Amino acid sequence: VANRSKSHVKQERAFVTREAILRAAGIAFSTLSFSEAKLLNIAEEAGVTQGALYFHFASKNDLAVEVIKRQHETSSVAGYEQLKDPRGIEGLIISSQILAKQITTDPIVRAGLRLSTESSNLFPGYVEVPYQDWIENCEKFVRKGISDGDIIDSVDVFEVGTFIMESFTGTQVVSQAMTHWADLPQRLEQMWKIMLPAFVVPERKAELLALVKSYFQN
Amino acid sequence: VANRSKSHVKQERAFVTREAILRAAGIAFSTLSFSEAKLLNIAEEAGVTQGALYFHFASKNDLAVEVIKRQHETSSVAGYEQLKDPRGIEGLIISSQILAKQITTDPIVRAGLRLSTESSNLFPGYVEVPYQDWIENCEKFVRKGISDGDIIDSVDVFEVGTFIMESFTGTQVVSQAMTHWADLPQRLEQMWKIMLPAFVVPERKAELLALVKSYFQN
Amino acid sequence: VANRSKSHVKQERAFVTREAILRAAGIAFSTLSFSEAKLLNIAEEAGVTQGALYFHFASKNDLAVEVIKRQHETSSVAGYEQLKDPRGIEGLIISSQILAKQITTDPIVRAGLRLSTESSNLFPGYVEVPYQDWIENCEKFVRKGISDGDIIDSVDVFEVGTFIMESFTGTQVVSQAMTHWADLPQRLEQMWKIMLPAFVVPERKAELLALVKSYFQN
Amino acid sequence: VANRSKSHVKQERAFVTREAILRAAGIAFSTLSFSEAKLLNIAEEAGVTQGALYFHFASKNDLAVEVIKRQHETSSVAGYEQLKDPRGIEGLIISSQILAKQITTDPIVRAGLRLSTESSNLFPGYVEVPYQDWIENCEKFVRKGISDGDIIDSVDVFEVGTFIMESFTGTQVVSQAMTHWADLPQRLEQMWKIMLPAFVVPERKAELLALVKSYFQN
DNA sequence: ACTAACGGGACGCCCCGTTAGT
DNA sequence: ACTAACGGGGCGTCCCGTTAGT
Repeated sequence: VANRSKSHVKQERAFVTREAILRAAGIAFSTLSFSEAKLLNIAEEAGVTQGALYFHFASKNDLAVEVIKRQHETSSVAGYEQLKDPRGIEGLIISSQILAKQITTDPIVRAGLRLSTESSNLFPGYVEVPYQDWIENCEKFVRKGISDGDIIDSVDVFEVGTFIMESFTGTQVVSQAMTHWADLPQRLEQMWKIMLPAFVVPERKAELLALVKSYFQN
Repeated sequence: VANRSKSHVKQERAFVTREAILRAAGIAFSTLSFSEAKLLNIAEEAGVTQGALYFHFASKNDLAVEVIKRQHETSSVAGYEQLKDPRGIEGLIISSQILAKQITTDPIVRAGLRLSTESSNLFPGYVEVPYQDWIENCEKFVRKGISDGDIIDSVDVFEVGTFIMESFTGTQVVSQAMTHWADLPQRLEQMWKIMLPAFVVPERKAELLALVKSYFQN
Repeated sequence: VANRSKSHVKQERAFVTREAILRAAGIAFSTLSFSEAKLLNIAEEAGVTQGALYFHFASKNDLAVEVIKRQHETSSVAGYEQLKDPRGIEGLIISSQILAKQITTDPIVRAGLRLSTESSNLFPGYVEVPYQDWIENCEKFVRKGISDGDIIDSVDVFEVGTFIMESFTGTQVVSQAMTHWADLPQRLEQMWKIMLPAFVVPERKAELLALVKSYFQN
Repeated sequence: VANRSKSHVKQERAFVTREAILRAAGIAFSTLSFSEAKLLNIAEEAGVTQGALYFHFASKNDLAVEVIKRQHETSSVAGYEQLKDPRGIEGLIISSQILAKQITTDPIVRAGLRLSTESSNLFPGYVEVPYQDWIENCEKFVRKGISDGDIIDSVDVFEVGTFIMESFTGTQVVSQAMTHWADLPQRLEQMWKIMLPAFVVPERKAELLALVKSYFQN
């Protein structure tokens, strides 16, 4: 739910159009590259004029930045929410599943991802942050996993966290390229299946694999 | 006869210009997205006029396709060459190192990668192919690795091959985002370090890790 | 009754805002050309919203016209006031000094001048009027100067009046171009110094030159 | 005649269109203010497309600067040519007449004048130069006039030169405002008639006035 | 054969003046 | 009096033929 606390008077309509524009921008920027996406199309998709668009967003760049921010908000929740869970590994797996869900269902998330990876030069500073965040989150999960006795305690927390994040990223990129994210859940399931043995203690392997299976086959 | 020799001279010069344009396009398309890259700049970078550019390439699109093809050629060699090597795992590791080298040093490779991932809609069919190729190559390497006794023989060859390719992709993407590929070798080294235990037989682990180290720290 | 007092309050506030807008418009139109000046900036400078601006002025054009009128009011006073003075030449000199003061200190005067000269097509009829007015005023002053015995009685009253007005105009334009009106008083002093001998009776020359000096070196 | 020495190959056509655009720009910028003038109209008037216009001039600003330069070239010739004349005052009068002719007949001259006066902020440095140039020219003429015995030798050369330039400017501005330069020759004739007695030696007055008459009534 | 100069349309983004709704 | 939205272009400029030189 977006924050509308800053609303003053009759911002109801404004809020609606703003959301519509953001939604349309999400569709556009997730399908096309930044320069390929045209403001006119976004406005049309949102059912507003370019003038209205300009009222809400000062420029195309500004609009894209807003999309990135929104995506970051949305995705961050997935991780932070799961970090409250007492179990480490399980939280990590669930996070990846939630993220996958967001990517496959929410155009804004896809748009934010795409914008911040491929147009990094236009939005300096917005690229590294999400990756950094996720590496840190993964680290925390791994640390919890170790104290849970799920993860081998001799591993380098940072290295494993980074690796998990990179593998997730790669899986998502490849899934996008090959099936436009249609098979992302299956790919993630396989990813965990291969990856878990790399750092999970042998005794917990079977149980965790079953867990992965159940999560990605809902 | 005189005509032919003259034409040869001309063809020589034409070849040079063509290569210069391709090189300039590589720089442009690796730095900018397809629509952000401007033909004028490419022409200037190549030291030719736009007219010359259009003499060699029918359109901007055509130029990009040519870059993609060139990249595919370049990168394919890495894999096919290594497949002749009798050792499976080692070929895989070397391939990843060669690819990394190409990515960090050859703009055309970067350009081809970028074009085929982010402007897939403009070059339909060019996206899936490279991934597919690499998955197949990985499978072959894994199969060799199993018969070498390096890889656990119970693994699913396809799944492991896919996973390796995805992790490599993810590592490359993250490296690009965070350091513009500057730390790709280190990241790959760590990738292998974490990943190998997932499917390598325990007895070969130590040796292979040493091998990885030596390859990425030249 | 209660209604009226409340309305008075509102009218007071309305008057203040209106003046603020007019002042801001003066600054804008004196610095920029009509089309270069933006309503949004004027509104911001005045500390009101564009909506408020449109409450007071029907259009940008209307606002400009109002500025021109205000300037005309302001400047006219200078001449008419001095015409009450019994001495002709002296009134003329003082008028020129007052006008100079207005130009250098009052943005609205500058704005009105600029608007009515350079955007004459947008405000038809507003260009000639001020010049015409001033020519007539000058004529009256010259006529008084003749009957005072200050001005050679053989001169053509209209021609001399016109010439004075033109020279003043030119001096002002050049001063604007070269120092943004900073040296207008000095330039006017020199103007009178050179110009007076052209139509003043020789006996009065010295006295009038002293007078000019005192007026422009306050 | 414009300089086409920098032409390389087949610039004949280019030269023609360039001149056409400059001419059209002259018409536009002399009639409208810089921002009121639209590139599309200029292109249409010149019989070319906006694309062609962009080929010759990088921007609207650039086009305007080119107009100003051209005007400066044109007008400068008037003064420098006359400075070769042995007679001072006469050269001055003729110069003013030539300038008047240029203003009334050549749109580019009018455009340059208008642009450099009213949009000075957009073309910094281009405003003061012409005035400065003309003041210097006037000074030279006055100095020659003194040695010719035409001008009273006690006058301040700089002050008189400045005054002449300012009066000319004012006359031109007023003529523009009131009749769109239609009566500029008559106004200049009257200007000289009133102004000459201010600094010309009495014995030469009659002759010079006759000369003025003949020059402005051709 | 190959190159360079030149010109042509076509939008895209920006943003501006202005009007409804409250 | 203010927030929100509307149309309507303007400028920039891009990608691309076409014509003329070498």
